[in-house]
Amino acid sequence: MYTLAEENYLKAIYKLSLIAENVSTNQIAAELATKASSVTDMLRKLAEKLLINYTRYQGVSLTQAGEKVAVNIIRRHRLWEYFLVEKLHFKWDEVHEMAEEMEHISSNELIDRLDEFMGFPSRDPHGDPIPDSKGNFKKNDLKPISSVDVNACGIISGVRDHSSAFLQYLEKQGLIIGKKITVKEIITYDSAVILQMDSKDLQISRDVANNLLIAL
Amino acid sequence: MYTLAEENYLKAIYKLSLIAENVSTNQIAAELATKASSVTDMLRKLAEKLLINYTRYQGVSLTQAGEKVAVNIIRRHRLWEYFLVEKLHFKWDEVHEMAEEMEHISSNELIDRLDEFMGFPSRDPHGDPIPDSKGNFKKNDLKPISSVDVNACGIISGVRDHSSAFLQYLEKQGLIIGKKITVKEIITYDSAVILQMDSKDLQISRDVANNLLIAL
DNA sequence: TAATATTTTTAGACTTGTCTAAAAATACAA
DNA sequence: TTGTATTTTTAGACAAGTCTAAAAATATTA
Ligand SMILES: [Mn+2]
Ligand SMILES: [Mn+2]
Ligand SMILES: [Mn+2]
Ligand SMILES: [Mn+2]
Repeated sequence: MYTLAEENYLKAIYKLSLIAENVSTNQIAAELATKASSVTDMLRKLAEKLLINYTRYQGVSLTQAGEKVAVNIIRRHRLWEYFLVEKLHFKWDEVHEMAEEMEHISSNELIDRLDEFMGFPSRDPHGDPIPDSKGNFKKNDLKPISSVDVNACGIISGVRDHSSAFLQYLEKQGLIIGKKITVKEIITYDSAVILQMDSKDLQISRDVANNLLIAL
Repeated sequence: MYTLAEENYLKAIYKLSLIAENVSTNQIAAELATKASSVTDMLRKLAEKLLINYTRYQGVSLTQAGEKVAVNIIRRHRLWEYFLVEKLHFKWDEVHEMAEEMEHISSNELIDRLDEFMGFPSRDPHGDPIPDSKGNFKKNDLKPISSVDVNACGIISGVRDHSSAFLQYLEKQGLIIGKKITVKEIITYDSAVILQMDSKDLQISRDVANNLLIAL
């Protein structure tokens, strides 16, 4: 239906739209590690196909049709990640690149059967919600640890940084999804956070606190 | 590692090599539903990369390197087909097109884990042997029904035509893999074959007998 | 063996998606 | 508000893969 490049652009625009309403050419170029001029070319094509709203120099947003395509790609990505972790026993830091390829397998019947095979999981291995076959899913209501108050208590439920380096660090510290933690102290000097977990104390940096999400 | 187009050409050349040692430009063009001139262009690239032996006007054969790539693609194709039928409960006539896309997912670690997950199956849903992770597999020793003698008895074990139409016809007649049949009579006039199966008689045309394989 | 038919290759063009360099538009700041 | 910095678009080129039309090589047949 859509080319690999088109799908990747739509996904990138969708992701950037979660932060700011309107997405700029340079933001898309950075997200896809390409050049602004290439982005402009593709934006004209996507606008032509009514997948984005685009006026020169004004940035873009997805149309309803474009958003539907993007959400479907995200559904595929997250279901394949779930499959790789739950069925093939890959670690959560190993699956993203494979899913980047698998998300472009076009059959929706396949993805719906995969969903059923796995029991309709609601979140992927990184805590991100998986859209259902109609594209419905709850927006993430998780909060970065850096944004909660001292004495707050919650369950580790997601990450904002999906890099291997970060995920491996978390695993090593035992900071995995499902763990209950309490924020004991926030150091004013460098915004480091001291957590209590399994009745032990653990200090994490501001960067880590920013990228680790909890459900209160 | 290799582009989608390169992989598809190598697979096509491999398939045609099973029939005749040397493969012609026109044969490849027919197999891939493309034009001879396009094939020539690609043959130069593949020869450049040492994946095929090619001299102008003389046809091509795979090098060892090329054969290794081709067998690996076939391994992926057949394992995904097995997955789709055994785990996602697709019918054997529904899986080929999906597998055509999935065979290009590049991770070998993924395919090895998929293989393990399914218990290292030896044949795909159409009876074709699945190469192991080193590329070893038994060449098909199956015979078309049209080539065996009257009173021969065997197990339906594979097909030569993988089209939906043929597979659906077989299913409807109950001619599925694993069934035991006996060749009762071969009609001299049109080479139709009368089979005995489940102690009932069943007539199939020469075309069907040509494309249905049994293990004696 | 010479003429003809078929196959294969070359030449040149097109599409998709990318790039660099330069021009145009917009944003920011004195 | 005018000049400068930044962002975005345009212009032109390139690589991969495909096509049509024509030329070259090979095969067939009289
Ligand atoms: Mn991912
Ligand atoms: Mn994920
Ligand atoms: Mn197949
Ligand atoms: Mn098959």
